[in-house]
Amino acid sequence: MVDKTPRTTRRRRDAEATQRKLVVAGTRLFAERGYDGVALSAIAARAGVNKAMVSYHFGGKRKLYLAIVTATFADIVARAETLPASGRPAPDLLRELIALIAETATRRTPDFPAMMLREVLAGGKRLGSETVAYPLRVAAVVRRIVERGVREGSFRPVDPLLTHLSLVGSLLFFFATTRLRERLMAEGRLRANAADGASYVKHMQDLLIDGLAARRNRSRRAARRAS
Amino acid sequence: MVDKTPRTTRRRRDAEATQRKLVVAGTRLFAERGYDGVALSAIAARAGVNKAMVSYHFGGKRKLYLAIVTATFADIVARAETLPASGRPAPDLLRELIALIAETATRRTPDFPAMMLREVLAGGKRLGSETVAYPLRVAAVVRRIVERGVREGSFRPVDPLLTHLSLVGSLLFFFATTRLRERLMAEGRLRANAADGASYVKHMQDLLIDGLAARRNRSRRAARRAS
DNA sequence: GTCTATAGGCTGATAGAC
DNA sequence: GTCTATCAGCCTATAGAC
Repeated sequence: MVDKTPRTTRRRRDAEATQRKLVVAGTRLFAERGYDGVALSAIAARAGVNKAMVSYHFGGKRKLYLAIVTATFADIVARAETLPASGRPAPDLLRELIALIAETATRRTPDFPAMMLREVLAGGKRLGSETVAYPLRVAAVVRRIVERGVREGSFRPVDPLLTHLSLVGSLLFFFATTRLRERLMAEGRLRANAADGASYVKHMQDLLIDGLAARRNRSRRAARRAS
Repeated sequence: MVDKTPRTTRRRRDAEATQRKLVVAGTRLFAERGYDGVALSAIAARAGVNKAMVSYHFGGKRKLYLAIVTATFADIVARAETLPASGRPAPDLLRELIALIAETATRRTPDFPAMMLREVLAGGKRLGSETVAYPLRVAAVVRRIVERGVREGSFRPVDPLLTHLSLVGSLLFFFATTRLRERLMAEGRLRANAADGASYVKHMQDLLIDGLAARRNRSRRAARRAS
């Protein structure tokens, strides 16, 4: 069983494995406890490698963190941006965007919501101008969908940016708080039903579609407002 | 101009002033940078007092933090819980709850959204069982309002917990990200209009009321779903 | 009550052996 | 590439002077 792979190739493969393990461990820990809440020794221990490897491969804690955040954000933004290209009706696109974010948050990049919220709370202070732009790119996707819906007459004339904030905010919040809900349910303080991801996705889809829908008869509402 | 107040009284007043200054400075800094991101020296400097005062008056950094979080949460929860007692229609109560959270977040306790989000991201690990219960109490308020609306026929039969999560999540997100939006607007990367608190409150009120409203004619929707 | 001085622990980074 | 050993810096907490 002698490995006949050339030495340099083998080393490169090992190095990539080390980097991958550090990114995986760091993603989880940074999402859970935040940048300042995680020691390099904790990341190295979870990754099963030596903590000196962080400096060697990434050039320090901050650069490892930036690599992780950038990769995590790039994932979801790239997927979201493929959506509005299709010519489907705006309500369908909105439903799909919600499902896409949820799928990313539960399966593909489960630590994305927590990392995103933490960065946004920090005012993007740690991020470069390119990374700070990721939220703007998601906002642009929502804007295109909403504007199409208003044009088509399926949505009432609603502000795209405010719609983006309410949509993304509630989704990030829901998935970032999964751990807390699980704790409360385990302690018997929260009814365990109906708070799973699938139910919430459907809830948000219905809420948004109905809430943004063009109003058929504005009479009652208009009357109340005039009073 | 001799102060004739008894010495002990004067000292007590000074102590309270010191404590208040530490709480004010700590609230702001903890909200901005999180528990691990703030050094006691920074809080003391901002408060204009010596950092040894933290141990003397509060018994350490963690206890100062807990005092701040508890006070901040108690404020909004107490105000929210007065709402459903009034016999007004559910949609009105929902509008008022949204406005109340916004008012708290902008004027009365502007650091509440950030602190709340940070704690919830941490899974409530730092909090005692009493403090962790605060989100549950807000959820209970929303549940009572939603259940009343469903009973009255003004809301469709919607899950109160999911409604709570979408409502509170989007509001906390909006107000906790004000600083980031301001940065992006200052850099000219975000149109500066329409993203103020008042506009968002109105947006969320309309979105929720319309999105939860009992559907007058379900025919079109039901047909699409059956297909 | 407040301040200074300092103890003691932990963190991120790196030099050097392998 | 990886590991061990070590360092300087910053942190929280506290003893003791005022």
